[in-house]
This record gives sequence, C-alpha cells and structure tokens, in this order.
Amino acid sequence: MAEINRAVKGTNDILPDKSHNYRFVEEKMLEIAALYGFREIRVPVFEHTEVFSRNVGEDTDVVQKEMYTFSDKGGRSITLRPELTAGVVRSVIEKGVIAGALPAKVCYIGGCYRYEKPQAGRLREFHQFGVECFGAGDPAADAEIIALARQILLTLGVKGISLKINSIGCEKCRKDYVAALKNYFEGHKEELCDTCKDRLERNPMRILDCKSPVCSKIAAGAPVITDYLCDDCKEHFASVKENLTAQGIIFEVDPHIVRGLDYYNKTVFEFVSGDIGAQSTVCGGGRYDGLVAKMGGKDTPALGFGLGIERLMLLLENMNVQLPEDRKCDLYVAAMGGSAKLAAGKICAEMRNEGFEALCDLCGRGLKAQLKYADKIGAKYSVVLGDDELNCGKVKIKDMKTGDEHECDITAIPDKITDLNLKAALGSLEESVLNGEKA
RNA sequence: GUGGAUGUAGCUUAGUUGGUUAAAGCGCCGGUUUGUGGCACCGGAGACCGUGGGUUCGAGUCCCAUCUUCCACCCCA
Repeated sequence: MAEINRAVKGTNDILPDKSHNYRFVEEKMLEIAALYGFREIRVPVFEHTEVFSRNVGEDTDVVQKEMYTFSDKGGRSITLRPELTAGVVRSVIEKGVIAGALPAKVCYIGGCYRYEKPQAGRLREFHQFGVECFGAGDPAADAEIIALARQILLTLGVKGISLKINSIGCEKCRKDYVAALKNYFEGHKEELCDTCKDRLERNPMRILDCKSPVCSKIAAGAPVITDYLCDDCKEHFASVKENLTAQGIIFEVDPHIVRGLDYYNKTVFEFVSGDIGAQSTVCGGGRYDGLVAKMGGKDTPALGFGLGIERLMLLLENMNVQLPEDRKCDLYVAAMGGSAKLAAGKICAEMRNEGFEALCDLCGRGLKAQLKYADKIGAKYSVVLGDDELNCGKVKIKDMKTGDEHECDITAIPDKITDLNLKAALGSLEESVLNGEKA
C-alpha cells in the first residue's frame, strides 16, 4: 500500500464494529463525573505553543521532544495539545469560568498528540478523559477526584488496579528536598546510569522512578519527600489520606511517584495496572495550585486527573469485560418487484419515524440474497413484500432468531413490532424472575 | 531518539536448497426450479508477495536501504 494511503504512524482507526464500545465508555465516564458535579468543557485541539511550553514545563520531555508544533499562515506558533489541562486552564481564566461560583468543575474528552515512538498502550494520537476542579484547596477535594476516578474504573469493570499516592510538597518544601536528594545521589554518582547522571543535574526527582535495577536500588535508600514536607503540606497530605480511608478507598503511599509535568504540587496519584504492557498508568493526576496564577489568572487552587481512553479499552479487552452490544437492525424489508420496492421504502420510512432501525435492499438483489444480508447484519425481524402481500394487504413478520412468523396488516407493522418487542422483553423478564427463584 | 522482532488477497496463514500462470481456510459476490436467511454443495472476484535498489539467465525466496506494525528503553494517559 502506498504510504500516502496509510494511516499516519501511531494513529488508530476505530471502525464501526468497535466504536460503540468507545461511545459507551465515554458516556459512562461523563455520566459518573456529572454525579460529582463535573460538566463537560470543549476546548480547541490546538493552542498557542506557549500555553504548553510555559505551563507543562520547558524542561519536560513532553515539551522538549514530543510536541507537534507548526507555524500557521499568520506566522503564529501553534501546537497540537499534548494534554488537556493547560488548554482548559487557559479557557477557564479567559472566559471567566473561575470568576463565577467556586469550585468550578469541568471534565473533558479529547484527542492528544505526542510525537513518541508507539508501543503497547502508547500512540501518537491518543484520547483522554479528564476532570479539573478549580477553587478547592481543601484536602477533601483531592479525595473526591480520586474517588471519582476510582468509581469510573470500578463501574466499567476494571479489576486488578492499584492506587498509588504521594505528596511532592509545595515549592518551598520541594526546594529543601531536591537539595537533600541531590546531595544523596552525588554520593552514588558513579554507580548511576547515564540518563540518571544527567537527571542529577536537571531533575533529581526523576531518578526515583528509574527502572534500572542499580538506580532503583540506590533510590530505595534515598531521602523521601514526605520527610521534608512543610507543616502545611504535611497536614494536607495527612488529611487526604484520612479522607480516603474514611471512604474505604485503599491506597498505597509511593514516595517514588513524581509525575513528569512541572505544574503539579502537593498530592499526586496514579492508578496502575499490570495488564497493559509496560505503560502501566491508566489514570494519573494531582494538585496544581500555582498554575492558574502562573497563567495570569487570580491565584486559585486547582486539581485534576487524566485517564487514557485507549489504555482503558486495552484493559477492558485484556480482562474480557463484556460491554453492551451495539444496536441491531429492527426490521429488514425484503421486496420483490418495482411496486413492492416502493412500498418497502415507505415502510422503512414509517419505522424510522417510530424510532426503529429499518433497512431494505439498495443493491438490486434477489429475495434470497436480501434475506441473506438481513441475516448477516443480525436483523431482528424481516418481512417479505411481493405482489401477494400488496394485494391482500397483509404480511408475515418473521422473527429471525426463532423463525416464528406473525401475520399483520401492512399498515400496522410498526405497532406489531412494538408489540413483539414488548412480549419478548416480558418473556426475558419472566425468565430472569424464574432463574432468580431457582437461585 | 536507541534497541529487538515483523511485513504474502479484507483477515489468518502455506510457499520446500532462488526455477513456469503465487496456494488454502475464513470473509465477500453469485448460483443450486425469479417466493424466504442460518446448513451443505458449486462457481466467481480479489495479491504488482510493504516500498526502492542490487545479485542472478531467473527473486515471494539471497543482499542493502527505507517505511509500517509489534515489543522494550526514555517519558507519559
């Protein structure tokens, strides 16, 4: 296949046989977020480059080597969003959302773009669901968004995930900690891997989650951030934990989770799973109290999380979680002859007005082939329309699963289908009641 | 950006030490008395063997390059 006809590296097509699964999951997430007061916000896919470079952090990998940046025809430097938080913060400041009632709670679903080398659970275009909460400085807010992320994952049937939390303190206490960390690692400088030698200068906290056995062994003995938190941060973290425990949410404090975006402070957390390859984080987030002020808004505490939709789907697939089936064709109208075809079109139109999915032949096929098609697409009912039916004004509606036929007037097809569906629904209800009694 | 694996019809694969018109299953289309789907049988369409070079009388098979996909590192959702 010529390269021009192929999907761009690291992008994915979601075909009709899968798209309903995504739709189901996305709607579920929005629905659950709404229970916590989060309402959807939609922001552009691209922003001025500085929105990301300044706020995600000049030194981060995301900004340094992963952004899709280009000049538009007006000479502006534009970047496809590598994440959604920065753009959402820009929006809520600019449009005055945070000038209204606080906390302001928004959630989103959208594509993100990062120029990375694709692998399991990592694409160049991927999709995130996320929430952002503005104006809530209380530790209860931290616990609330964690509870929300957890409820989403549990509701969708994800199993075997664990919650890891940490506090990376505020600017003040982090300064002391980084100094202590640097001092500690300096003592082991020669043993560290090459990238970690580099990290020692740029961002010593990153050494903590290096996967090299040597580095992680050294890191195990490193000072932990929680010992360096100022009184305020310490109290905040303790309260977050207290809130989680009060809600029965099990967590593990992992002093090594750090997050790769610069705007985080205090609480950070991740939901991790061993079932999506090396990319174990399904959902990650935390507090970013300084970001709104940094972006020119009024000093406002804030927090949120992002959840990778493709990673979530991978998890669901690997765990064989059954999602609801897509809707099927309610009625296939097979027709023979010109006047029957016209009548078939009319019946379909009536059915659709009643909210049914109704199909008829568009390929000029014979009766047999039409029914074959009806079978392939899983049509629930079919009728055959020919001269006989047109003359007497009656058709037989066939249940494609059982083969049972039910006669009715041509004009009464929608009513008859409604009736049959109702009976079928009652039947399965009775069955489940019976089964319930047995059990 | 670094490393490892991969690439033959829509899908899953076969293709012997390089040798004529590249094979099968599934899927697709059609047929088996122009009035009935699922089963069976029959037939058909569909592949410049990822791409570009090279070696050779001859390359799907060998060599080089390049791209894709997959997996790992880095980093993140």
